[in-house]
Amino acid sequence: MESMTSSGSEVPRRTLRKQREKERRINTILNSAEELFARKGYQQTNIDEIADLAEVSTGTIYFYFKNKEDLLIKLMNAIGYQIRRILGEGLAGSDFSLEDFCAVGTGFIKDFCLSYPGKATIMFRESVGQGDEVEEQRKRLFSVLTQDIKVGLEEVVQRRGMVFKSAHSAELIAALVVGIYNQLAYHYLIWQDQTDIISDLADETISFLLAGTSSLLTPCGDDIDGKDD
Amino acid sequence: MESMTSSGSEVPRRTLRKQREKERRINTILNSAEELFARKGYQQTNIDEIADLAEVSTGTIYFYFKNKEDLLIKLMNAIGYQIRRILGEGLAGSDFSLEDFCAVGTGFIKDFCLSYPGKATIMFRESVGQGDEVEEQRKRLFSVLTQDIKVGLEEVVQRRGMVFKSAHSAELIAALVVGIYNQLAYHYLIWQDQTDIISDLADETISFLLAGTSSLLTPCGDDIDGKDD
Amino acid sequence: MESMTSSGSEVPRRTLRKQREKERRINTILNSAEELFARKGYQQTNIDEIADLAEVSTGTIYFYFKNKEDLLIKLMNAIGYQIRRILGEGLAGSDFSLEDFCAVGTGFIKDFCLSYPGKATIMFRESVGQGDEVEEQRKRLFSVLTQDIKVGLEEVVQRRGMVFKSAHSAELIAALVVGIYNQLAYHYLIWQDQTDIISDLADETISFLLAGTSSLLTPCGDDIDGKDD
Amino acid sequence: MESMTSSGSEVPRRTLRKQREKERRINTILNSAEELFARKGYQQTNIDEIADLAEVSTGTIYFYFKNKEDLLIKLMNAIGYQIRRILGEGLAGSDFSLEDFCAVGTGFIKDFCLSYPGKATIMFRESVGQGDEVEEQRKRLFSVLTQDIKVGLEEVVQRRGMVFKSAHSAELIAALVVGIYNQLAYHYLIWQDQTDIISDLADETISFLLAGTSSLLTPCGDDIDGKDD
DNA sequence: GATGAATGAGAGTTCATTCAT
DNA sequence: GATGAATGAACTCTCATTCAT
Repeated sequence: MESMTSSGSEVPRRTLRKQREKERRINTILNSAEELFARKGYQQTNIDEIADLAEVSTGTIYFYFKNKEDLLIKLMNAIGYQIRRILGEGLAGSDFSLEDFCAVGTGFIKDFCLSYPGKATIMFRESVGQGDEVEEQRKRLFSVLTQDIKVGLEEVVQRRGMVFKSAHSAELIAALVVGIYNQLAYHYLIWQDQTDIISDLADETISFLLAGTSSLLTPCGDDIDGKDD
Repeated sequence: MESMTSSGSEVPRRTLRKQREKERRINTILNSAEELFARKGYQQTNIDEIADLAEVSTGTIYFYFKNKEDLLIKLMNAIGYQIRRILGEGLAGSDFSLEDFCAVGTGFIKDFCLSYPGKATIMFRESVGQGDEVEEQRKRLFSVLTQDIKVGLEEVVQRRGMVFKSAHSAELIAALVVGIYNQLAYHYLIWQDQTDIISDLADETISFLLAGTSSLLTPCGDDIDGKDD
Repeated sequence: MESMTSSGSEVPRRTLRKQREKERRINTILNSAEELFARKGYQQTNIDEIADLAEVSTGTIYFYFKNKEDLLIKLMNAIGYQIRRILGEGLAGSDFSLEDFCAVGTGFIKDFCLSYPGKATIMFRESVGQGDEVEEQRKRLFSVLTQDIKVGLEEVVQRRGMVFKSAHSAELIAALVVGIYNQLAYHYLIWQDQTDIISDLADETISFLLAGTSSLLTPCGDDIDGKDD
Repeated sequence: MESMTSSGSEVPRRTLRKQREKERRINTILNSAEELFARKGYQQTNIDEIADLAEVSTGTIYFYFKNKEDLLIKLMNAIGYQIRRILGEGLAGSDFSLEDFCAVGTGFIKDFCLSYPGKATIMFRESVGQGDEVEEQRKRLFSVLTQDIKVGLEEVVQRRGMVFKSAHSAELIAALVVGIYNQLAYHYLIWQDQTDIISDLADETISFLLAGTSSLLTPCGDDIDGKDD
């Protein structure tokens, strides 16, 4: 029933195919960079190696990316976006309980760290200590993640008729959550390759998180009429 | 008969002075490196700049240190040692309660992060992503810290007649503690310069930690009279 | 029988239009190159920029021009031709007096340098020091100009019944004239933008030239039986 | 009788020798650059070639010179200085007559162009069209030369009790003189290798110059006894 | 022990040119 | 004819490291 074949359409099929080819190429390059950055480190990887692996010339890389740093930043952005999506999906089916909220971390471990260890390595190791612009972007991405968590947490807390211990608590918890999962990935995946026990650890981590978070909440401020939810 | 001999002592005064001079020089170099690594980043700092700041020649740096990486590693070692000392001192006056144990983190924030922000920057940012040997050393240092915490925690838990939820719990908690303080330093000191609210955050963090840790403990299986706490 | 044939004429209208289109395109490209070469310098201008300004693709440039150097050379040729034309026109109304001959320089200043400062910049600055082929062409163009002047001068001298001091005088004067106007353009237009006083300078320059040239002439060749030399 | 051997002198002999070695090395590099720039052109010469010819490493060149441009600029400065010195010496023995003044150009031809054709090539060809900073320096050097000539000319004119036709005349003449000798070098040495006839040409050029300059002077208003010339 | 000039391999980046579409 | 993505050789410059003095 769709009449979107071609006749009169502004974008002819050929242009579309070119567009797709272009994106495929960009992805090939990004994938090659990702693999090498994760395996050898950002500094130790040079442009020629990326080009070789992607089976393009160095010039082509510079046609699509401003410079080596840009390659890392684009990679970080894509990874940051992916993490947010995973967290969002995890939160989608939640019932806004604190338990469900904390359980979202499992998705991060399973659907991100274990599924894409290279991306985790880039996000948590290779993008650290690489100069101002990269650090700036890292800060931005982590701020967004922290903010996401903070906002989600605030919604849960509000719905459940609870209140934070102090004005900073929500952000602090969000930051700590980020730190906890960062460390989990770094310690158990990047440093030690203990993928087997990660699932158990994830469960205990959730328990830890839940209790820790609860300790910074009080049942309610003026809770008598706070019977919302 | 020589006037300048040092009366039978094995180490003559002259040698001692030389020894002191040597250490002073090494420290000057390390301090210069620390300042520049923290301010400009490890990669962005070159040996000549360190030599200039330390008022020595490049050759002198290579007389005392194997290479640039060695400079960073020595710095990391000193910092790691200092952190361990601070934690040890914090634990020294403790009564082996979980509260006191968790409270040790305050010392880390006040006596380390706030007192030596440059060292914190090197430990938590500049030593990340700098190649295999540095990473290896970083892993070793963090493992030691994690182990310290784990051992301390196990002692507290045992003394208090409690038991961990699983075989991995102690290490997991230790790792999370490291992640939590790492993040606290990174988020609130390196990224944002919120030194003013850090103390409040430290208190809430302890509360978070305490609750989180407790959640992975059970009062003990056979310990009937372990009714403390 | 074909409807679109063009009544016996060898060149059909369609071909003519195509021809015109082609020339228009070539001119657009040359104009863009001229502007950028004059503004940013030959080396600092790259093909993509020229293509952008001309609103064509890089490929199109290479369809019409052999390479970047060819672009500069074609530009130089056009400019050289234009200068010759201006000088020729200036000489056309002359009465073959030395005064009139020297006055031709005014046209060069007004109708060339002031009217097309970009072209002057390319001829006197951007085409210098750009490699063998360009230099070769520059030499050829300047030789032609010098020759033009020499020939013109010889005609004037002969008609007026004078004779040059030496066999090299004519060429020397021609070369100096070229150098003088080159410098006038460089000093007063390219380096300093003193377009306002140029006209006064042009007059004085003519006076200078006239006297200088005269000093290398003797009143007559065959007069006393030519015992000069 | 000089007691400047060493005792107590702040600069020991060793430092002095090092200083000399350093300057020798700088000169070796500059000479190599000069030769290659003149022979192959500035753009066509790469740093490695200069290093090879100077028998040093590329790094050494960058130890003494900021970059390739700096090499050219330092060369231009040295050449500019040399030209000024030659002109100054030529003027030293002059009796402030216009004839003597114009005759100074002979020194430029013989003691500079013919003695150092490579330097002439750099000054008059290779330093043209090489980007903003080089052009800026070129302008500065030529301005100084022009100014020198202008000042000298003004002194001669004043002493001889003459006056310029207009306010711009002195500068104009100076500029034209520069243009004339520039062209002489370019036309007869760089383009054609007519070193044999240069001397004759130099004489005629002086005659040309003298007449041209005189044409822009008037015997002076109030100068009644200024009956010279 | 200290110096700092010299090294040179190596890296990122540019850009004129080509050619399949 | 026109396009513009792809090429890859070539270049400048950096900087950790060495070593003769």
